[in-house]
Amino acid sequence: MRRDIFQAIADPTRRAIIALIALQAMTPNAIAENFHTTRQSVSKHLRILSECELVKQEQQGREIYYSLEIDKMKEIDKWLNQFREIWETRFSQLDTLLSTIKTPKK
Amino acid sequence: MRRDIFQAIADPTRRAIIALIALQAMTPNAIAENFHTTRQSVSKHLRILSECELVKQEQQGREIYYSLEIDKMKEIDKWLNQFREIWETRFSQLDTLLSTIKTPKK
DNA sequence: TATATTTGCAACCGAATAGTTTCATAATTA
DNA sequence: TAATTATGAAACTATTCGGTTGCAAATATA
Repeated sequence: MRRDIFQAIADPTRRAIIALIALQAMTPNAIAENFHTTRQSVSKHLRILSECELVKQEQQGREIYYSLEIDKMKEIDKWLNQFREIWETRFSQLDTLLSTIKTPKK
Repeated sequence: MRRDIFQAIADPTRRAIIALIALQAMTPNAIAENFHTTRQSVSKHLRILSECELVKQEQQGREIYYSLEIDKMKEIDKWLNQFREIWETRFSQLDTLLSTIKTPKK
């Protein structure tokens, strides 16, 4: 059973859940109200998100509030870094090219 | 058939392929040599990556060179932006807290 | 032209995935 | 205490996924 952050964000419902609880902690019931799916299905998504430590939970009476472990999201950013270097280089090359073109011939 | 960039990068082999061809265009055969899998399996991965426009191909005789569409990678970065705002806020809050602690009491 | 090389695609298989239904547990409320 | 509410987990299903094997097409080479 593969369980990493990239597999976790592959599902569109999970991405929506992540975006939702990024702003404020929510209970599974409250989260489910935002989607066309059952509470149980949301519960399963939350379990997957918990397993890769993307969310944390806080029990309050019989309710459980789920919120995003924002630090974990940085791992995606970190993976992107290797490509960021490339696209910034390409951009600056394009930039150089454009400014060369714009330079009026004397 | 779901086919978006997030589903594309969910697979570790595909992430490795992406990293590989980010540096230089490569043929399917050459790519496959880097993994413990068959050429056909790599071919399937390349098809998935092509379908969501993450790679482009250039035919050269009977060989096909695959390379990364680096711009497409920015979509992940764009999705991360909504969270970046949050984690930067948290960081600056922590920063403020730390500097408050460090401030010598008069 | 005959052979070898590079490649994509279809068929198949076992495992994983997302979702539903049902049930058990724990906390709250009447 | 009895009923209600909030939740997780188990069992089941249809679909998708990643991989392999086998084959066909196109290009290059002998």
